[in-house]
Amino acid sequence: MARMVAERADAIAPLAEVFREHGYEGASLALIGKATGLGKGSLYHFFPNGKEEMVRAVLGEIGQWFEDAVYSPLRNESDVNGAIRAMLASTDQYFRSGRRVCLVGALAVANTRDLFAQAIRGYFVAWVDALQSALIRQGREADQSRLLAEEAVLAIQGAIILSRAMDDPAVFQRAIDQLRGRLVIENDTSNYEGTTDVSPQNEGRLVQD
Amino acid sequence: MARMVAERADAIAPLAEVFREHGYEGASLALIGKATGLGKGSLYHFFPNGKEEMVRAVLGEIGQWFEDAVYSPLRNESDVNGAIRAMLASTDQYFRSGRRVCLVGALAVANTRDLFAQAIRGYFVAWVDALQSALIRQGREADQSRLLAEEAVLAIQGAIILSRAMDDPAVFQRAIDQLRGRLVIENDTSNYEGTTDVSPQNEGRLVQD
DNA sequence: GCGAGACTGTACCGATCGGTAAACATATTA
DNA sequence: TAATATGTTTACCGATCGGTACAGTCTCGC
Repeated sequence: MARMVAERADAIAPLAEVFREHGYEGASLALIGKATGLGKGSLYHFFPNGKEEMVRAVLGEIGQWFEDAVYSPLRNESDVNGAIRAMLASTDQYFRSGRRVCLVGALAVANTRDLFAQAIRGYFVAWVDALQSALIRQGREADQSRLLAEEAVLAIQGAIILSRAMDDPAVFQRAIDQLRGRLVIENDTSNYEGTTDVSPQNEGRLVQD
Repeated sequence: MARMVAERADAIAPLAEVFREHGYEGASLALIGKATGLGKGSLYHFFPNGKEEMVRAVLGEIGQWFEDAVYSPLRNESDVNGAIRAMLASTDQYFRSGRRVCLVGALAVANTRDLFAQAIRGYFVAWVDALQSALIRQGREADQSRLLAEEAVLAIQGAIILSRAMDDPAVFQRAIDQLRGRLVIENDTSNYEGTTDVSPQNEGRLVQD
């Protein structure tokens, strides 16, 4: 049952990291081997279709993680504001305040986009849809929710780029704080702590643009 | 005076395009040669330090274009709202509504970031600073202007990613429209046409978060 | 112990990589 | 026209690329 040998699943996290850091073309089999501790033989045993299959496995894992940690709560959690706050906190952690690249976003920009177009699109569509669902359950109009959800997802991607370009994680955190102020409706009495002060001055205003 | 031979300057636009489409590592000398119509010999004659120098030349050209077309008007134009609208229009055109990648943003995400860190940082710092200057001249507070400027630049980068991932330029245009509503203060009587209707409901409200 | 799969290390493949060298063509100047 | 600067072509270099082949090793059910 408990094998001594490495498992395919163990390779996925290092794979994700090496693709994040070097991109699809930049991640050579030498780098991949170093990152995973696996030789070419093992790599092609686990992923017979080479790098493409590795990336697909990584994208699947990423999608599953976001589904469980972010999308599903956004769609199903009864505490909508809590789910949104959790999304922002998870996002901040996951992307390490912009120090960590979003692999899906990076692939969307690279010329390899076509190869993984479906997975890339699915990742973002699921995110926007789930967030829109949460915003609608807040009482917002469907159209406004769509716009706002798009805006939020897009801002996170942009924040990664800008904070990396500036080499300043605070840029990312400011963007997250900004989003919290825009997405969360402050009509409850529960106290929470944000990373910076968010003045609750938009109580009751459901529509805001 | 009028040379028959190609000039270095003529190579920069094709170079920019090939780096945009394939990234730094993905743009092989074969692709570069095909894009520019120049052989390796000519390329290394114009750019003795190879690809790195080519990218630096491209970044310089890009920076100059944005300086003239965007940053300078933002800093100096007396019609501040006009300069901001012009920035949004230029940006929409330049990035072809998200169909065209931002090379600087792409480099900021790739592992080649360190090589061009200074140029990348300079590009974004200049943009944010220029936009902040315009927002301050609108009458906004300095801190709010900083936040808003960062948010706008970040949103443009994110919009490129999202619209490419969705394969839908409308995503980019919606983001631009959203930004216009947030950045432009509608207190003048001049009529203009946006790409979509922007309800002027924030008259006089200088601070908004 | 033994066969069967699962896994791994290594040698190897043709292609392509970025970059160099130098002969060659062209254009400008004296 | 001779000399020079400028640009171009071509052949070539060693290194590395992604991928394959396959012999070998390990672990397990029997």
